[in-house]
Amino acid sequence: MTHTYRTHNCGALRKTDVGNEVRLSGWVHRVRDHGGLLFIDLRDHYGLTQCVIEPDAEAFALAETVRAEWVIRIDGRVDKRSDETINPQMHTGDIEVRISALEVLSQAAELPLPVFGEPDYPEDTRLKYRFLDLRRETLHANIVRRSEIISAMRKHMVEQGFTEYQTPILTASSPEGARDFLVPSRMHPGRFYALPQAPQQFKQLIMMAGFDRYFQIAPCFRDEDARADRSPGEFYQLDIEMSFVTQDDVFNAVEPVLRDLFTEFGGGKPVTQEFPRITYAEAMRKYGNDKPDLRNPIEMQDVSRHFAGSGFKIFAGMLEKDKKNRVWAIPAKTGGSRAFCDRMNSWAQGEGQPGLGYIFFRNGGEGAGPVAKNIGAERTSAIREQLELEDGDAVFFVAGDPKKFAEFAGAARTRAGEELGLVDHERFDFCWIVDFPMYEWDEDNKKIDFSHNPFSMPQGGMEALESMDPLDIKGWQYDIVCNGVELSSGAIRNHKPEIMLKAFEIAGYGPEVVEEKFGGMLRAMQYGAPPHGGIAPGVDRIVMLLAGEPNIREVTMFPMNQQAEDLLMGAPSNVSAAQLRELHIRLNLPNKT
RNA sequence: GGGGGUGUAGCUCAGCUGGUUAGAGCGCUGGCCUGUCACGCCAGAGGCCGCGGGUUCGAGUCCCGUCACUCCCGCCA
Repeated sequence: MTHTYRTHNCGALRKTDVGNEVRLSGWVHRVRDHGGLLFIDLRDHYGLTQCVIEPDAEAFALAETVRAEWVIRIDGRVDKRSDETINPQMHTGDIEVRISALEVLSQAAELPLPVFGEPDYPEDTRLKYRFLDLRRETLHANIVRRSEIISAMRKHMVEQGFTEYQTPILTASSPEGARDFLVPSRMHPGRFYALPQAPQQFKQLIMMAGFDRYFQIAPCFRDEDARADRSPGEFYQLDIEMSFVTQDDVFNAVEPVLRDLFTEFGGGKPVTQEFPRITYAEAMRKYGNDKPDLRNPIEMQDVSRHFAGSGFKIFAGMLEKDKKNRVWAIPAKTGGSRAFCDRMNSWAQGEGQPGLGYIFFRNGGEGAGPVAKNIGAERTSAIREQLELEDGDAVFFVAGDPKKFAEFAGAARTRAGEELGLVDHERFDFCWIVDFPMYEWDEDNKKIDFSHNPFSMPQGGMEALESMDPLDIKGWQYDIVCNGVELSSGAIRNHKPEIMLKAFEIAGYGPEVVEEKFGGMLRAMQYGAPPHGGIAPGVDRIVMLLAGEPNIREVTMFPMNQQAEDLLMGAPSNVSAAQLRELHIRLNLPNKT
């Protein structure tokens, strides 16, 4: 007895099936009507099969009526294609199915979004008709790949002795960090749950509860504005926590997982075998960025000494005025043309900078450009020597307080590398960024605040907190960066209540605040907390990198738009007065003019 | 919250210094076509030029405002 819908899927048939009677069901991908001969490419999740029918066939009249994306079932015989008509680009290209019977299972209205050929369509149309968008080959494959990657993550984690535990979705609002999504409590009028920004406290409590080596593909919710690489609202982390570990133990557990994942799913692109460890300070100095793209070979250098007391009065004056001020050089191999340097300069001005000083080296090795003229041949060649530049290269200069210009210098480095084609896009370059500062100066509130995670262990422990300038204290905090994308953040946690209280005190939070906001965790620390630490690689960003997509919505099945709306489901939506009443909520909407 | 970009047919886009009836390709509909696989050929339908106001004899085009989408900044412990 033949199955109601299919004996094979649309990607299954091969030469070896020739002669067999088969039944296929799927979507009409494409119709090619030659009048006397009609081709239907039938598509399902598994593939595409060419089906053919001629006018003398009983089902021909019906076959002529089918349109793109109708769902049909066909019966037919598998025929070998003649040599000239074999299509080597299709898995099923050696055969075709000669239709003997056809049933329309479901019709499709005229498409607001064509599936075949996947032409570019506006994103709001794609989101509103996501079910059609998801039929398209690229997105469909991305989503399948995402699933495979997550499967592999689980497999690697379990193999390394980790166990997956679930943590609550409805939890308490936490005072630090991002804006929470709130869920009103029906049973407790005026009180709210919050969706977790990450299972941070839970995973630490799991360690304190005596479990070890936890992981979870954890949903995280933050009510912050979207970016290309950041969904509004929700995203997933491969959340990891381990007990009795040092930073090295965490690195040794996580590094192979990512390396193997990228090797397996990275399409053959080379993957960093041993992730270099770069301190935060070094990353800022060399790359002007705490998530450097190491595929870009440019490394910045301090060249202040060549400008001190030089004829280039602007820089010389800055160096004189404040000894914090420095001059950094951005060497640009192959950038030695006036056209390129001018382009960089006007880009810098477009960024709101006064400009970008440069020297470029033409044939004969003489440095050209206004800076070279001002500092003279000797200093110019000293700079050239320090940076190991050759004829045809250029160098750009940024001066002032590095704290203020580092970010711009980093952007200039990125731009020069991209414009000159120095960045090798066919690689996955990983690194660890370590030794993040524990605190930073909050200019808005004129106070010291946590720069990263308030639960991190400060390097040097209690002694450091008591004796050092807070801004000099480093935390056991680390990031994993790949190709300029921050993939993970983690830390060795603080497991001692007295250090926690002191750390918060430095950031201006008294013990009563800690008790109120983190009472559960503080209590857990007082009853035997193991030293522990962990990390949380961003699943969406990993998939994005592996799929080679610049946008997180291309690896998300049902994403929201930038305004945090789900155009398919219509979220967020209005709710009934009765629902609000039950939740003891009265709306107080902003006036819209 | 702020800044940039975009907005003309279902889609991608053209439309000059303001000047008759706003175009092309794809898609759609109909017709023809027996070997296509981005099938081909012919014909046709399809437009509040995002919306509102202003300047002008005259606005797709210039000005102001507004809305939508997107990218970025802020934000994201």
